[in-house]
Amino acid sequence: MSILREHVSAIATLPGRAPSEETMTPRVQVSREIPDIVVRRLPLYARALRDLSARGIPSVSSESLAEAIGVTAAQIRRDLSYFGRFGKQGKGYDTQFLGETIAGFLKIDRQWDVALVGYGNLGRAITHYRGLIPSSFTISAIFDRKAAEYQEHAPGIPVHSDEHIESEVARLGIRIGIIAVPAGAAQEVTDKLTAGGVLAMLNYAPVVLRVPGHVTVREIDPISAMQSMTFYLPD
Amino acid sequence: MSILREHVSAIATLPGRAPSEETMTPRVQVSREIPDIVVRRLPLYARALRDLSARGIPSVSSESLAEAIGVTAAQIRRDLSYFGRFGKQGKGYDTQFLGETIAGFLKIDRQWDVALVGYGNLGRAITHYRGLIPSSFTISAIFDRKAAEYQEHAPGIPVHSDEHIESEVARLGIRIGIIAVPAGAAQEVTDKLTAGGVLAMLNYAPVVLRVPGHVTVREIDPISAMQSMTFYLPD
DNA sequence: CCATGTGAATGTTTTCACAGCT
DNA sequence: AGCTGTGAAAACATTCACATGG
Repeated sequence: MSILREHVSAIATLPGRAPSEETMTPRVQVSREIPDIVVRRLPLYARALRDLSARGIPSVSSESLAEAIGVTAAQIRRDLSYFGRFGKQGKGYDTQFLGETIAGFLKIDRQWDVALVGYGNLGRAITHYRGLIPSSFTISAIFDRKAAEYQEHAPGIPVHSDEHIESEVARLGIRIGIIAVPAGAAQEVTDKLTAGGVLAMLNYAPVVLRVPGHVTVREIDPISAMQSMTFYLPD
Repeated sequence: MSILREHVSAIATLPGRAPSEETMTPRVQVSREIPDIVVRRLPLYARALRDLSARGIPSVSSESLAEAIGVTAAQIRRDLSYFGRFGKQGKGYDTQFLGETIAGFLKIDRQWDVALVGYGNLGRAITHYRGLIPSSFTISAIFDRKAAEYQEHAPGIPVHSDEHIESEVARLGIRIGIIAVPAGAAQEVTDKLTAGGVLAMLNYAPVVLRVPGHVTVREIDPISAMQSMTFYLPD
């Protein structure tokens, strides 16, 4: 039950960084160390299992779950084995139970407040994306250099200017930030979020963010993704 | 080293698929032997080198390039070694030359037409994102189930209905698609793009797309990214 | 039987460390 | 003296294959 989060090293470039060991408190450690790459697959499992469960399918084998997700069955079994034993031999996994269990590990069985910084085109698209809420996240504060200008547009969410990032984030106890500002402003904004106590950041800006070791960063970089695909295109 | 955590881990099955070997044309290309994970880092190198070059810095060591990007120097040297020998011992790399060379490998030294499918909030944000063009991509055709409704909004780019995806994409010779439709429509749209000759797709829908082996897919999945970060948060 | 969970094997990616060139 | 490029080693990740249990 008590899967204590354990942190692995991390990624430098591509897909984000998990919190690094050095700054972690070496607390009572119940579980084996879970590779970040496994942690990054858990949301896919959770999603597939929720879907199956919603479709009234009570159990599923690693084989057919793998088929649905596009990974191998062995990988699913191995990944799950980091957390415990959830299957029944000859039967498979209980979709609802496993789905909820994984959601618990991910801590997405609750709602998280999120601070969004940058209310331009991208920030607005994120705000209006209704898929956020069912996935456990609520944008509770928006920040923009030109707060006054955008105030009216935000749907019931207060828009503050950048100077209030630290104080507001701290006041609300927000742990998650989304960075949707231009590259040049990203590091500054990151520092303010960190100062306010944010521990996880989704970064849309095409820059490498410098963060303390206990902060997790994941990069969303569609441009890099596209540029790496053209490599495979014929001339 | 700084607070920036350096260590790298791989991302195997998570964030997209390179074209599979079986269906690749075994041409003269270097590409077959180059790990996809290396290819996915090249855009970061290209970006950093372009910036350095623009700032008038004529040469750079793997050490300081690494520091700027947030990877290790050894990794940069190893990655580059897949393509050739570009450095001068005792000196480093010529920023402009190496930047242009990598851009050449990635084929981002030219402009690519892109088909965008889905013109909702997300699609519009993508369309208005001006960072696309300098990065080599031009949205040349937009498709939406409700084409007529949105026609007026698109800035000089024709908006077609979904039935015309195959024919238009084929007519314009478009090789790259962006999928910005709801999950339920993603596979259908993908099939139409594939039928029209698209070979690379950026997928924003939270679904596993089934594509022929010669098609590259990269997933953009901010929700999964956020959900994998909450794992590391304290309760 | 069927399908899990896991040691062992294999494959991949990163890092070390240094010979060799400028 | 400084820094690349690369064999060799280490670390990491995936897959195989099967003993085990419902």
